[in-house]
Order: sequence, then structure tokens, then C-alpha cells
Amino acid sequence: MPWEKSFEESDVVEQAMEVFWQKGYAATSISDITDATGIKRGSLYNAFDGKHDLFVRGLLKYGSDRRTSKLRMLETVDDPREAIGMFFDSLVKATLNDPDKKGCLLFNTALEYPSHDDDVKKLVNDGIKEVVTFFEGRISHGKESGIIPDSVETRPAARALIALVVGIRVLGRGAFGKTALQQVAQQAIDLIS
Amino acid sequence: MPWEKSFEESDVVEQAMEVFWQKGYAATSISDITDATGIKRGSLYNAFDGKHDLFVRGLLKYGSDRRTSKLRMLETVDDPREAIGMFFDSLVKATLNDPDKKGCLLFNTALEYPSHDDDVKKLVNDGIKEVVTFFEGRISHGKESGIIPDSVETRPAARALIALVVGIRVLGRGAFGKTALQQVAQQAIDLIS
DNA sequence: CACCGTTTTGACCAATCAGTCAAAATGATG
DNA sequence: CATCATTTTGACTGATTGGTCAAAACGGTG
Repeated sequence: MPWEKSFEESDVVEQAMEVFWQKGYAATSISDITDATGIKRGSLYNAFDGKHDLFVRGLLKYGSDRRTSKLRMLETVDDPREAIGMFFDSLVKATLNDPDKKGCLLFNTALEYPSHDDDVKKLVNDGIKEVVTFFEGRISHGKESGIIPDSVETRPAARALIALVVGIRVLGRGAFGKTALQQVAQQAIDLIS
Repeated sequence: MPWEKSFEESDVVEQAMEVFWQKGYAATSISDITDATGIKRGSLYNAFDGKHDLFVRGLLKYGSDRRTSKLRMLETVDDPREAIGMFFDSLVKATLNDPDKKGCLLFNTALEYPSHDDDVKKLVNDGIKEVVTFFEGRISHGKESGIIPDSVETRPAARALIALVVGIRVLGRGAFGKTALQQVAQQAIDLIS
């Protein structure tokens, strides 16, 4: 049916994103993507602007599908510390459950810095900021309701939490096993207790 | 003087390492290295086995020049918490002072995972382990001398500290500025107080 | 000054890179 | 069934990749 595309763009973006996730941007070739999607070279360039465009779309999809939706869900949890605890739990679980040990696309991208344009860096920073804001919101909410002690400083604690998230994601790629990751997650909770 | 090399191998390794550090392994070409060192292509292959070999040597040099020597120095500091504080201080300083925002070669490499062989992964893990061991040593020493409270669990705390180190190094590449990094470093110290 | 072992040099290789493009294929529309 | 807008296809581009190699350059040695 050549008068309309034979594939769903978002499917291709999703599959391409997973290749980028696994191999990194610089190490991923267009051929890798055509192999993974089955889409022929020309069709891909007919639908997208190129490698960079495809990557940006993948990054956006990653953000909304995995990060934003999860944060919205956790914001409905009453106990703020439990919400943060659940965040770290699922983080550790996701890290352990991934046989490819891909880590987090956002942080992987942050470390491929010079390969990327400013628009990509902004996407990464915005994604990180989104999580920090979530932490800040939960912490200040917890302090208001007396669940989290006033001695916890909201912004510094939130920033330390995201730093621990990064640490878990990076170290989970090989250096740390289950026990170590869980211990770090526990220390994160202790930080706001 | 063609019967002996006209360049110092370790100089070339150092310069090549800095290119890898800045651009990442996958994104660095042999031409980048010959440009940076002035060494011609053939000479480089005469002295080294290839890109991978050069990278491994750079990683080793990075470890001994920057990590190991610093840890040995800090182990001579009497107060263990001050030693750890100094570690984080110089970490934040190094991060802020680097105009290229290259981060840490060790962690950058950890996130370029699938581009690397097992020997590189082992080098990364050993480097990380070395820092964790340093933290554990300092914490347990501090607990013995009563400077660090017994309520601090040595291994989990040490692992949380290295996670924060990773966080500082990664977030320092763009997402976090001076204040944020210093706050995270302070939270690290609070963790063992 | 001829010889020798080593280093230097730049041309060269096949493979792969991101991206282009014209021709073929397609099915709705009249 | 012819036309049409669109997609599909794979061959193609020039550039770059990591790596090779034979010849030239060199200075110590006899």
C-alpha cells in the first residue's frame, strides 16, 4: 500500500531507540537500524531526517514512555518516602532484570557528550531535572506531613538522590551486583530519614 | 635516529588517552590520535598493537597517575572523614575546573560497555573496586577511632559513596553546576556522620 | 664508506560510514 | 484500465574507518 506507509513510525523509533540504547549513538550505524527494523535504507530516510533525528525521537519516546509516566504514577502514592522507595526499588529491579545491562539511555547519552548537539544535551538535562523536581516535591511534601524530618534539606537531598540514581544505573552495568545495588538504594532512603 | 624511537611511548599513550577521554572510544579515530600526537600512522602501528591496545594502556596510565596515587596520598591523612572529605573536594574541584567537561575516563568507559572487550571491563571494575576499598578502609578506621559513629554500616556506606562519586562525575558533565555538586558532596559526608 | 637493524613515512587496502536518488511498485481514484 | 501521489527498493556516492606494507631515511658499527 504505497500511498501510505507500511510501518508505524513510532514502532521504528522504538526499535531504533533500543539499538541506540544498547550500542550507544556513535557505535550505532544506519545499517544496524535497518537490520533491527527491517526497514530499508531509503524508506528510513524517506520517513526520518537521518541518524540524529531518529535518535532525538527515540530519546523523547524513552522519556515519556518510561520516565514521565512512572513519575506521574508515583506521585499518586500517599507516603512520599514510600514513593521514593518504590522509585529506587523499581530502579534496582529494572537494572537487575536487564540481561543486556544497557543502563539508562539518558545517562548513557550524558556520557557520550561530545558526539551530541546542544538539543540532545538539553533533552538530557531536562530529563534529569524532571526527576530532581519529583524528588524535591516528594521530600517537601513529606516534611510538611511530618513523615520526613525537618533536618533533611530538600534541594541538597534531592540532588544527592539523583546522584545515587546515576550511580546505581552506571555501577549496575557491571561493577555492582544485586546486594550492592540494594544497599545503595537503602542508603538513599536513609538519606531522607 | 631511526635505530631507536623518536618519541616517548608514555607521552603518546598520555596524549591518546586524553583524546579517548574527550571523545569516547568509539568516536575516536586513529586519525584523531595521529593528529593529536603528530605521530604518523605507520609509526603508531609500529609501536602499538592498534586502537584497542592504545586505549587499554591509556586506561592503565589514567588509573595509576590519577586514581591510585591520590588514594595513597589520602590514606596518610589522619582523620578518615577528612580524608574522604578531601577526596570529594578534589573531585568537585576537578569536575568544575575541566573546561571540556570530560568527566571521569573510568565511568565514561563503563558506559561505553558494548564497545569494549572483557579485559577493559575488568580494568574498569578493578578501578571502581579500588575506590570502594579505600572508602571501606577509611570508614572502618574512623569507626575504630570513634570519629565515625558505629551506626554507619561500612560496606553499604562505602558503596553509596562511590555511587555519589559516579553521580558527581556524570552530572558534572552538564546537568549540575558548582552549588549542586558541592551539595551532593556535603550529603556524602553527612552519610558517614 | 658499506652494511645493518630499526624507525619513519605515506601510499594503499577492503570495509564501512551516513546519506542520496532514480526507477520500480503499489493501490486508491476517476 | 489509465493516472497519480506516494512509498519502496537497492544501487550508488564520496568520505572515513582501522589496519597494512614496502620503500625510504637514519645513525651506529665494522
